[in-house]
Amino acid sequence: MTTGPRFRFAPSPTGSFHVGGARTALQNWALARRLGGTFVLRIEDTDEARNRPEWTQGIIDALAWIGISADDAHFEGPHFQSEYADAHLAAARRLFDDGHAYYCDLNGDQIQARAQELGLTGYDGYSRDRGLGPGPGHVLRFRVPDGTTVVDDLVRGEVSFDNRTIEDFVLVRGNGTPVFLLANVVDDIEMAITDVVRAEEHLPNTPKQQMLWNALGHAAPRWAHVPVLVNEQRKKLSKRRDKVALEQYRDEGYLADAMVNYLMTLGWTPPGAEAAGSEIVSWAEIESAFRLDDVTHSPAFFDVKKLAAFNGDYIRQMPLDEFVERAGEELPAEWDRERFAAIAPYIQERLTTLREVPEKIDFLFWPDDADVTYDDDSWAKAFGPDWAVPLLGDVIGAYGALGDWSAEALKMALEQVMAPYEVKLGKAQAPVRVAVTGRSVGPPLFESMEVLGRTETQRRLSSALAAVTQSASGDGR
RNA sequence: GCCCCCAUCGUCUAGUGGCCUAGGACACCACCCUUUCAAGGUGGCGGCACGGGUUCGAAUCCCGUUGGGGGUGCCA
Repeated sequence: MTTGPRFRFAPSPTGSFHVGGARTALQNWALARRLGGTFVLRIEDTDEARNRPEWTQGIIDALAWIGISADDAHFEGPHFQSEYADAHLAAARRLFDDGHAYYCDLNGDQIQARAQELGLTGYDGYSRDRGLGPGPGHVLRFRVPDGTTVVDDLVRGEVSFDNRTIEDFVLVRGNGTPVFLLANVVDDIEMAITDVVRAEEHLPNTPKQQMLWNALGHAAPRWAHVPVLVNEQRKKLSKRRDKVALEQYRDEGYLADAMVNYLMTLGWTPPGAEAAGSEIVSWAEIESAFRLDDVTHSPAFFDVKKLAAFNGDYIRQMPLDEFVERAGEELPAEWDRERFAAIAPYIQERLTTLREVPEKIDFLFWPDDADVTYDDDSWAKAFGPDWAVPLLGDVIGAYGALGDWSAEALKMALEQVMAPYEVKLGKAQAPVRVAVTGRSVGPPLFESMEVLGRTETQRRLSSALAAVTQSASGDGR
């Protein structure tokens, strides 16, 4: 039995896990760990989700990916609401018995008509003293007390609400089922939650929840409302128009560590980051330093470019063998792993995501004797200069005479060959590169040729020479 | 409509009344390095929304304006 604070993270399953949710989960997780508390995962039990267990599993998997494991968490789902359904109704009954709630038989149209007549915007408390009991079509409403409700928020300070601006809200529907607000509060009470850290969008509903906690005889938990994540239009990130699924970033080759690090820098800066000149920090540092007091108050734009920069950084930091293993997962099954391992060190520092690996080195895995597909622009640029063709011929000759087929030897041979043409290595390697890889950019050339092997390299060099000679002789392209 | 929140470079932020000639990161630009592309190094561009106060002194405190966002349901 832990005595520390109990944080809860309560996502609703929707088929994908929102990056904003991931950030909130991480903040709760960091706090729970540092304070020796408990991280309670409570997945909402909606009808839709009940028919799609994979949605719930998706949340668990996504959390596991960013280092929050159900084993360490207090896991309460799925079908959570049904588990506590009796408690919801019992609480409603208690509220009614204690006079904190009353029944009302007005329907939506009637409420609207009254509001219009009285010049109000919502429900006017018509049934407060009519002494109605439960019955078909009767909703249970909370009797909002006079006065002011002050929400003491750990990131925003005291926020006060005039209770006159809060109408007597519904607790139980006309069909006898409790609404989410009530269920949520009762669940929190049942699970002895002490700290609620969630997105700012919930702040306006907090006074209602706080009044419910109090009416049910409990002190409200500590509240903390962290800023929302927004898109470039400064609107809350939405599943419909923005790329928000954590799983998608995972599938695109982003690393969990980079994602976690980046997410935590939204609304918060690790202490020491400025002095270090870097915002790249380990989870251990984050966990020991994260404070709600230090969280920003304004919304943050989720910038994929910065995420990508973090990701590239993390990829470069990886030990080589780990990189080979993880990048290897992105490769087609038939690609030779040993060959990949040989070239891996040269592409590790040229990536922003793991997903980009295959396209950078595909030329090493084309079947032998396959025609090379040349990129038109690269070809034109490489063979534009008049020295290009003769140089390529010389290279083929020199490489044919080469004893040691190593990157070092290949480089030296080219340097010798290019000397009479008075061009620099940067220029001279271009036609060779295009001939061998089909493109003008790629991993280091000589290392690539070493890995490719003598036979295939020479074959590509020769067929490129044949192609360029043919086109120069007037056959067109 | 009503209520609530927010406001520092393009973006994320540091800043809690003098240390600010406003610092860092990402992006961008230039140069260096260089085997293309990256990476790395150096430098540069660029910001306290506006108007009033308070104070010897304001990015920092107060008020207002403007702008943005969120909430407001017998949805969750």
